[in-house]
Amino acid sequence: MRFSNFPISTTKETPADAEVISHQLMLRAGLIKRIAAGIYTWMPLGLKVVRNVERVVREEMENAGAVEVAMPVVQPAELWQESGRWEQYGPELARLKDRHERDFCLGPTHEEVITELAKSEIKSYKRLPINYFQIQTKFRDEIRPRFGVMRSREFVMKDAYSFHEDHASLEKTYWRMHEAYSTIFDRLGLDYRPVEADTGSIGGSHSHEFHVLADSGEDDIAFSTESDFAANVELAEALTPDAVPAEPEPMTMFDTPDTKTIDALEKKYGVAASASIKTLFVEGEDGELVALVLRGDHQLNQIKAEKLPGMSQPLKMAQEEAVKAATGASFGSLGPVGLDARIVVDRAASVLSNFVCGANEDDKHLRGVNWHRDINTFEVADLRTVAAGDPSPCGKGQVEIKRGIEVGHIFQLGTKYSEAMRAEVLDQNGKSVPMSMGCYGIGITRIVAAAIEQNNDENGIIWPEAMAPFSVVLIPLGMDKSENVAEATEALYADLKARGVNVAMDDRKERPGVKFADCELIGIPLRVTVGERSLADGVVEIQGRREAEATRVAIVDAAQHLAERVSG
RNA sequence: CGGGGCGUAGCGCAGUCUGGUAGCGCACCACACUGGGGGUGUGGUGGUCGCAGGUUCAAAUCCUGCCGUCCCGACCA
Repeated sequence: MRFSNFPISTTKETPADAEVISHQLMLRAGLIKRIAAGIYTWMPLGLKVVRNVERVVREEMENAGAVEVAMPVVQPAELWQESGRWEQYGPELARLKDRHERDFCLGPTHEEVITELAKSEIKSYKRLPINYFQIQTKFRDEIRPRFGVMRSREFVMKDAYSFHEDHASLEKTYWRMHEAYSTIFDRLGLDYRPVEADTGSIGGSHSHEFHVLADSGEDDIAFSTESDFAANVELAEALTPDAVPAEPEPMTMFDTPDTKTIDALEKKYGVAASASIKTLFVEGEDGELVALVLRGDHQLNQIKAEKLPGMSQPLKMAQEEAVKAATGASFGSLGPVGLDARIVVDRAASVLSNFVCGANEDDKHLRGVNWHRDINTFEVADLRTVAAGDPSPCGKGQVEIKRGIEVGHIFQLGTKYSEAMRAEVLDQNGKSVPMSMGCYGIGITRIVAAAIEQNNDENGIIWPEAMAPFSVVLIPLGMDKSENVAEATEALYADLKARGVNVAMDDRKERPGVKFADCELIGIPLRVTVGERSLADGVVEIQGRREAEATRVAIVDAAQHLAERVSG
């Protein structure tokens, strides 16, 4: 590719609304252009990167035995009504009507369509297992699109759906996908971790997320300091801490005017947050109040709470008026003592003795409170989000928390959709059984942003080789003036192309500084400078994007040298 | 959905308080110089000042409504 014939639309200035580095660099390098909130055009240079990611993903999916299909973006409401998600999904599902006033939606994912396909296509266990995948544009009307293509409304995703006659077969494909994903992210040159995850709104039993580690990530991942354990903090189990029960003190009430928070309690009365508890009220499935009790310094994990039997989904915090009517006290003075409601206590809170809590009387708290003696009926559950320094759920080491960008997610769906949509096959006994399903996603366009978050410096993007729009860029200096330079560059360009190297030549009539700056900003891994000065010695200068100094290589060896570096 | 900010040339911004000829930098075009790290000079192109209504002799500027966009919040008792 010649840059004289390829739009390099870089800018020096960063658009004001780009917050994270990848978004800034993608705009500055001219990879994407915003057309509306969360909706972008991929420019020629950016599209090359997207295609490279797609290529690696496609190859590894095929290696793992998946077959490619292309499903529609616009999907009929009937399918979504059948699965129950037309009502469940909420405003994130972009709905539209056709000219006949029939309901449709823009596919945010494709379980319904694929299940319908498998249902009509597969009648016998003999055709199982099968794993269909597609690489396709999705639309989710995100509440808050941000960070460019990291969380956009329209995005490209690879999604795959496998079908099985039983769970054992699903399990096998699931781990095959786990392996394929690892290969994909290895090939793409990303620093990533597979992480145990919540199954979320899609539902199902077992799940791993693949996260690219980066500070700008939107998820918190809990790691063990001593093992391979990694889990989304949404899911990571908080163990019961060891605690020696103290000699019970008498329970006494004390005045706490204008003390609405644990923080205030700590500052004004010297009560350690870890020696106090807080009581939160949520609505159960029948709308009745449920008290959730946590240690003052701990955080409620909504996902864990939601999974308790009898809870509303999604979890609904109770209104203050309702709480006041039930307890007689306002937020800030609530506690479990004398409460006539279901009480669920977090493990860590349940091993406290002589703790402080609200008295269910405004501006008053109790101290010296003890479980069993002062509160008789309660359940104990894992309710809180793990924090750094907690013992690791795996039993070894401590929890360490890092930020991650979710770029892949694999689920075992089981029979959730096949049952709802009656996607059944005849098994060996001639009996009709719902197929077991797995589902496996990779955010293609998000990977592009995630790769930049991980690979950049003050001069711009540094593409991993597999993603780079070009592997090598030739920079001729004074090409229009010097015939030597022009000839040498053209010859090298032709040689590299003949060797199958993805090479570009910056033959624009720009000053050298502009060319150097541009090729660094757009992140080309290898740069070859061809100028009169070095040509006089029969050499060209080759510099890796991460290298501080160029290497002089004889012009006759340059093509060979470059071809080896690209492939190796 | 709640709170806040912003909307003036492709991009980054000033001008708005205090109404009176729409500006600057980058980018773009032309020419000249320059020619191994975003170079210099001269001359140019480009704007219904987000939209609609109102006040006024006069509105980018004041008033009302709407739209777009960004940030924060929706997790605490």
